[in-house]
Amino acid sequence: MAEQAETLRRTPLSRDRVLRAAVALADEAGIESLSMRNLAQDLGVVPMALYKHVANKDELLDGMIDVIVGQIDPPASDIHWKDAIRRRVLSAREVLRRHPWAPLAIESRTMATPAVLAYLDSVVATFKAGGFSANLAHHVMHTMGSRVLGFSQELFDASRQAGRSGATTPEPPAALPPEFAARFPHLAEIAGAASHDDQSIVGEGCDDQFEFEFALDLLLDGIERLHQRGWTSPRRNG
Amino acid sequence: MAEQAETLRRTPLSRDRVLRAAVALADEAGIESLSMRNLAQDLGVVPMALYKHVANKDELLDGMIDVIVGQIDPPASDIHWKDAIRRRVLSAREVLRRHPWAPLAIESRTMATPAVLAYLDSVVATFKAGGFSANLAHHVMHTMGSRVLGFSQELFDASRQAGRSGATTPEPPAALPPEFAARFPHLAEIAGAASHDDQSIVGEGCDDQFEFEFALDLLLDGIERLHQRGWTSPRRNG
DNA sequence: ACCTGAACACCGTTCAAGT
DNA sequence: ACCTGAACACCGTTCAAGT
Repeated sequence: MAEQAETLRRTPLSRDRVLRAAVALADEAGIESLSMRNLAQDLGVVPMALYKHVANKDELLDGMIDVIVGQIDPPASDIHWKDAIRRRVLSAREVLRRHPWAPLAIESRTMATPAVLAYLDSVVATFKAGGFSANLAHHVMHTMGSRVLGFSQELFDASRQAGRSGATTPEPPAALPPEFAARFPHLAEIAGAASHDDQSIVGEGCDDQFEFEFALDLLLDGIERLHQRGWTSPRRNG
Repeated sequence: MAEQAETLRRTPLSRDRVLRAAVALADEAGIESLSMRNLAQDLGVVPMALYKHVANKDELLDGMIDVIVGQIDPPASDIHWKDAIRRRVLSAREVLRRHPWAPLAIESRTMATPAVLAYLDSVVATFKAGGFSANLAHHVMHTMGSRVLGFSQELFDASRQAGRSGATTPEPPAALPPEFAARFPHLAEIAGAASHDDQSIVGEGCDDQFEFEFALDLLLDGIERLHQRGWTSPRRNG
């Protein structure tokens, strides 16, 4: 560990090394631990040295996102658009699962990094190759939203808290306290009424992957129906 | 203005005044300007005085979210579940539109504030009243995700940038630079191919409201179809 | 010309001293 | 007992002094 750090210290700094070290730091210690100062220390370098490879912290975050989005599988060709999109999105999801801080980082950026644009462009290309009009493809991209990048913001997300700190054992959420059931009876009722691993008996967590695919397929089915119907949005004001 | 500040200074501090002042500060100056120190100054109070009404900044943010979610219309009764959900979500969207910082704040919290839970509980109640099984209601709530609160993370969101700073004129995004069209031809193609206000001739923005309702209706239609079909998720391991 | 220590202008929060 | 100024441990980034 210290030896590795020593080796790294001798390697000359580069934008790529800075970005990869930043991703590693965020993965291991959580995004809230990613400061220019901490990152510099990890690299065995004085904080100001980073500013030669990265204009400021915002650009650092953009670069980190590009590193991650670049890991998503390239599009499969010669298969039906629906399956191609599905695989691509699930590949993106796998990548993002290794970087739990990424969704929030992506959402907080104003979005324009080249790697993200290239990815989105290729997704649009898949729709177009499947015979979609530009108009429908436009609305469909909006509809997919962040789901096209393999994540969606869950409202009751226990995993995010785990992903923040070291994230050793993804311990199942504690059983619902009785006061919860009293105040929010409908939430309590549906809490356990789902497909899930039944390893834990009482406070079972949700199967995130199942929920994601459920929603993804619901969207893709709806999109397919509109496509077959030749749907087009009304043009406003001519 | 200074007079109003003077009046406020005499009013004794309360948790409610702190929260409302925080929301106002975030609305006017952007969430990045919301610091305990700035908030205290707005209230004509020493920073440490806030800590009697709010344990720390995280609790302040939770409280701000509760203030906002509390403004969403109560559920309509005696109408079809689909219309009831639709109206509720669009009401939430209207509320959030007045507080552009809220979506990101909501997503960054670990989520458990009472007002949000109460809202979600009442949404579930609407589904149940419409005849949904607990199982389907569970998956449907996951599928709606943050959209149930009236927002969804757009990947190419020009409005967020405007909402950050003072947000005077929501100026339309600049026309696509020619290099953009060359590098991302498919994105360029769909950029203008949508329903939108055609006030601007070249760089037209998207109609956020249309895109939101498009996606919402796509989801609700899919959900209705599953409901009518009596769909239930397979139970794993019995 | 390059590198970097010190400094600046901020944070959230603790703590002890003042009333 | 309450209130609050000063202080602590951080930030990102500027800038000027050192090589």
